[in-house]
Amino acid sequence: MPELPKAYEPSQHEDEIALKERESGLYTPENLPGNRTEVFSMVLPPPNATGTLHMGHAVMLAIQDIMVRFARMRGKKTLWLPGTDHAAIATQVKVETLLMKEEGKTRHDLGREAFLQKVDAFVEKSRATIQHQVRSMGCSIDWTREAFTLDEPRNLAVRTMFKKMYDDGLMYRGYRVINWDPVGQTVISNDELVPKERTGTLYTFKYSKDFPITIATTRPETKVGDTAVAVHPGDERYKAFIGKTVSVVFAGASLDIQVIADEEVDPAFGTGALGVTPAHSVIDEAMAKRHDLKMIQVIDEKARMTEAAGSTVAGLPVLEAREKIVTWLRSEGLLEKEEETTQIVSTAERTGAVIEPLPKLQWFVDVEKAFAFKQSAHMPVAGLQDGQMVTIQSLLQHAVRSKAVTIIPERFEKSYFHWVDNYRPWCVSRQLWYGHRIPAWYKGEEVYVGVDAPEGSGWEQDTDVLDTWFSAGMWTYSTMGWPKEDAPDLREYHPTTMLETGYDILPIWVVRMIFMSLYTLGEIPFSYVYLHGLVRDDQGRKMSKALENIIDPLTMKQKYGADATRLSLVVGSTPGNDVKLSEEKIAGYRNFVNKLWNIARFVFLSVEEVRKVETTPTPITEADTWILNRLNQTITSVTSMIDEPAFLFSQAAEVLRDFTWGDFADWYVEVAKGQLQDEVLKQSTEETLLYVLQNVLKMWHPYMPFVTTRLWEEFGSDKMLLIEDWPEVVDVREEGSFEAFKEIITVIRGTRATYKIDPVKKVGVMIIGESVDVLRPLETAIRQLGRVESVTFAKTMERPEGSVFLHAGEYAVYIPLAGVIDLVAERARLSGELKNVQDYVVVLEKKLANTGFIDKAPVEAVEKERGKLAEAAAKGEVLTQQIAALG
RNA sequence: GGGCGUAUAGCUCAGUUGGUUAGAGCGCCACAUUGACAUUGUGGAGGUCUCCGGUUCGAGUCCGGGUACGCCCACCA
Repeated sequence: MPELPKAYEPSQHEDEIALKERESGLYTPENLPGNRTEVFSMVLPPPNATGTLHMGHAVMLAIQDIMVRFARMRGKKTLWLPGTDHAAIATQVKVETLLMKEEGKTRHDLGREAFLQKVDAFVEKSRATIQHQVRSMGCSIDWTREAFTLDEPRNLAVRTMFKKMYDDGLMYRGYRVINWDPVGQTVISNDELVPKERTGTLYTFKYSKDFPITIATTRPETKVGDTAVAVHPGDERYKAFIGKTVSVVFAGASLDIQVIADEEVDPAFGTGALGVTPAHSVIDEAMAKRHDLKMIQVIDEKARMTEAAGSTVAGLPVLEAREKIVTWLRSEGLLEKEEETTQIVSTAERTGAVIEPLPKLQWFVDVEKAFAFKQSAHMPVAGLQDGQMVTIQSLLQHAVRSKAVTIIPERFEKSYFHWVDNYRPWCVSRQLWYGHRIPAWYKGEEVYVGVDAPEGSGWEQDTDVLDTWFSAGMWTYSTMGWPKEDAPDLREYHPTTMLETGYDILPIWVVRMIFMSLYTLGEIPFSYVYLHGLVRDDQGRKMSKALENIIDPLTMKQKYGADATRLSLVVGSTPGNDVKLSEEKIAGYRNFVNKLWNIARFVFLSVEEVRKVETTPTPITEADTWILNRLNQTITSVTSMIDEPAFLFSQAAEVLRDFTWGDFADWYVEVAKGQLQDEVLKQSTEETLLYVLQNVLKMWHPYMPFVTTRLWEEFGSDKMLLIEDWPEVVDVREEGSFEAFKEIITVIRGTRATYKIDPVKKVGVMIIGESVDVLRPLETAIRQLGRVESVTFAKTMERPEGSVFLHAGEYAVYIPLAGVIDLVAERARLSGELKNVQDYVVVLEKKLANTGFIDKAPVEAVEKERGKLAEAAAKGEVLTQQIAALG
């Protein structure tokens, strides 16, 4: 076997390891060895099929791969299912931009079919890129199940779903005010809006001279569509007019203005009266609905005034119409006031156009319509009865309130409820070409909704497509064979265990997945939602091309390795909080990867034969016992931290790093160098080194699959590390006293004498120095550590039983360690026992009674503790005799 | 305007249900280093835990309020 080089070079191993793992077929759960009954399943939030992977994806992939590899090693039937999202609007806009740049054409020049072919070609290329990138990060994901939100099986699922919702009355076609993008010529969902602040003018005026109420608006041009004036029911100023209808001619439009009373009106704002424009304001529309008002559309899809707007402004763009109306108001003497205000206008995320609220015939999902809940036979939801009347909204509330779905971190439950409690109808139709075409056909006034086109001629399919989140919302089960109710994957892997995603899409995506699964299958889509944060630069700014602060995961992988890149994204970050990333941070983890490499290298070079050690070695020395105990402690805490319901990936890695670097490398390996020289200790030391290393590699594997797998190869095992069993705590031994050795050695190091440890005899430590002058200060230092009974010097010592480190001609010191050992053990034991006042007093008492400890602690600290006790005693909270015992 | 979050060492952040003298990594300083690892080791300096009040024997942790910053939602017309 060729010797390992001094430094780990990721690029020389990563591709090969990734390939080997993938070709092993073990990413597919059915191929995993053993009889696995417990299932862990998770779908990959599908990246948009438009571009390349960024650090945000890398975080997601790293965390998810940790979960998956851990579950697999823990013996679970583990599925991680990949795919990509067609991202309807994002993709279409991107291809349109390219088309314009490269060929100078619009999509209309090509026509629907030809354009869609172009999009497909683009998406195909993009998907291949993403696939390659996901692989290169070391993701152990089941490619045999790869899905795409717009492929044939998903399209069937979408059509089926749409029809089901239509049949249940949850999907309806309605004439409602929506956000219209006059540039993109499409409806925009709330999620695609970008609010922008700008200054506008608030005009205060009357519709006509004899109209009794003055109103205010920033959009006078919409006032030609008004059908009412709303006032607060308690507003004394207007009480007399409520219920009256006044006919006016306003800028050439004949209006019948009804005065209505509505709680929503703020009497303190403006004039306390609101002109109601039902067709061009979502709020006014709701008000109009409550009061059964007429809706007059005065603005069209091109943001021009319609015929209904009256002769003065018909046909004008809205801004020109506004000026014209203001001029008219002035000339008529109706304008009372003009004031500058800052207002928030919604703009379209993709096109930047100012959104025009318009009434349009659209498809909506009704979130408040009651329907009979159909409970899953396979995985029923606790707290719900089969046939119980529910709404989408009530299901969403139930899922999280009942803890059927747990959101991590918990605080995001607040934003979840904030969202679902105010859930509004979801407009799902989009005037795009790219996406799932709405499975509705029209013939005159007739509407047909079905999975397939209706029989007969004359039917025309709806030209719109569905919001991309509609198909994304079905992702957990559309990928598992639904609508086939008995599809094997659906039965085996749904509900999934976990959904891991960014907190920014909790409302857009997670909420929809939850209700769609509950509605369709009668089961939750996942038990846990783990939300990671956004990746920002080292100054906390979003990464963007403009700022030139993008850190590309693939460049980092090439430079520092995939393992270091993964660690840098996981360690030091907590769920729901943003991650600040810098190249130095990644370089730091590269150092750690290399440290692990060298620890292994040392072990492999030191032992006679590199072999797997299956059973826990029998410890001989204090150091052996200590490191095995520390290993057991580490296994226990790392396991419980990674496992549900904790999911503390960062903390687990820190515990593991401290053990690997601080305990194993810095202490045990150092001691082992001595032990390996001793014939009696050689074998057990080798076994311990190998055993600890093996377990360390296993525990690091979910975090750093590449370097651990490469090192594991040195053991010559047929079994890949990927499917090795996760370490288990075998037995917990008697506490060792190695901590005491460490304390002493630390003091000795401070004096710059050379030292060696007697690893066998518990009686002491030998200090070997060149002269007694060097050793004298040591004696003092060591005595301060505890109740040291005696310190002995000798120029030449007779070799103590079991000792190996005496050198003739040198001086040595022996120190009985009993006192120090007791002290350390006591301190460790006590630290976890503080529960109430009494315990505290008992601890204090022991602490104070322990002279060694008192010697160590500063006088003030001891006095402080005594003071606290006295104070407590004064309040009668503690036993006076305990105080007395302290003197 | 409503909601949520964050504030701990020079920097990036941990700190589970309140509990011994508040931690880590990086950076800095000193020393060591032909040694598995100059991608190393040891030690050190550095914190009124944002501020004010409260509960408690005890608060970084719980409660109330203030300040600063960030995010989400919202067409006060």
